[in-house]
Amino acid sequence: MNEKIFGYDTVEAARGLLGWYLCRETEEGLVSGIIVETEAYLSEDDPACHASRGKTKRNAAMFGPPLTAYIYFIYGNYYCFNVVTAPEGRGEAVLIRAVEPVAGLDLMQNRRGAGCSLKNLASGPGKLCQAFAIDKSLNGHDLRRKPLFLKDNPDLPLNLSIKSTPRIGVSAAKEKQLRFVITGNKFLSR
DNA sequence: GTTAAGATCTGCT
DNA sequence: GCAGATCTTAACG
Repeated sequence: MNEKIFGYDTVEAARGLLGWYLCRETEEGLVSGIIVETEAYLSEDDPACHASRGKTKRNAAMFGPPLTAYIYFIYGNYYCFNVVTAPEGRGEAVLIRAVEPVAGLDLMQNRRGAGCSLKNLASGPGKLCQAFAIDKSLNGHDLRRKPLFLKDNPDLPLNLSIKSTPRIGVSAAKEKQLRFVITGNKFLSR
């Protein structure tokens, strides 16, 4: 696996993660998808980042080494899944907002509810975590290992078109262009 | 101990 | 298109 994009700059890693596979193994089987939408949360000059007011019990995983999972619970119902990509101790992360389903479609459909359309399976942070059965027990997990891991995509086109936009759902630092999407992909959250 | 706000989704109008 | 559900976390008294 090409880990060169990690451990340096969070924005570069957020762009670099587009097109990668996210894989999840459970007793029920394997599900996987291609990452099509990410957001960067920085430690400096970024009030929207959970780590902007220092280290707490909740965001401790954000300060871990690269390829650590940071998972938190929000709005009483949903989890959000982040990848730590900065050097240990910085407190930055990349939020995975949407994936394009690849394997284990029936399993995702079961978890998300029968009759759920393909493009509605994982097109949003909360939906993604439901489809991949991601919860707090995976907080701090090493994403190089099972049962939840990342994999680069050797078939990724070199001319992949990436667009940056303002982040979604944040009230602070609205002007920052820290959301990255694969242009024209059908499985974006919007 | 209490309170206010949040990196969302779904269902109804 | 919009408001409500629902609960964990952190800040404050």
